[in-house]
Amino acid sequence: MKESDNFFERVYGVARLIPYGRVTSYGEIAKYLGAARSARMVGWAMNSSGKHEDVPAHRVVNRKGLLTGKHHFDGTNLMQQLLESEGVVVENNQIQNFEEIFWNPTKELS
DNA sequence: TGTATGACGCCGC
DNA sequence: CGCGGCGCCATAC
Repeated sequence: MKESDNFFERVYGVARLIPYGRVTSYGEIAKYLGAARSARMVGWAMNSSGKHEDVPAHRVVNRKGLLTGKHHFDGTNLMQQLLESEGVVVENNQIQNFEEIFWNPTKELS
């Protein structure tokens, strides 16, 4: 529709590259896209991920490992359910062993 | 065209 | 060490 969609699509592309049972942060994705200061835009792109079913937005959290976007999903703990379903330990909306399951696109994709 | 918002991140206190 | 406020980029109204 527009070139602007390319920005969103780019975010979806990286999000889709997130391995199973792994998570990443908006900032890392933004940084990978070259827009480290646009970490918020990454989250916004995720907001539109509703039309992109192949985008595992539930694997994307903030740099603290908190499921900040969980409130944006179905309005319930769907996001946490999906993460736990993948083997990710989540407690109190916070991912346990976050650094352990953290997936760095810039490093992994180099 | 301008203002306000936003699923974040970093600096400061 | 913990909590708060400001800043940045892009989209939507």
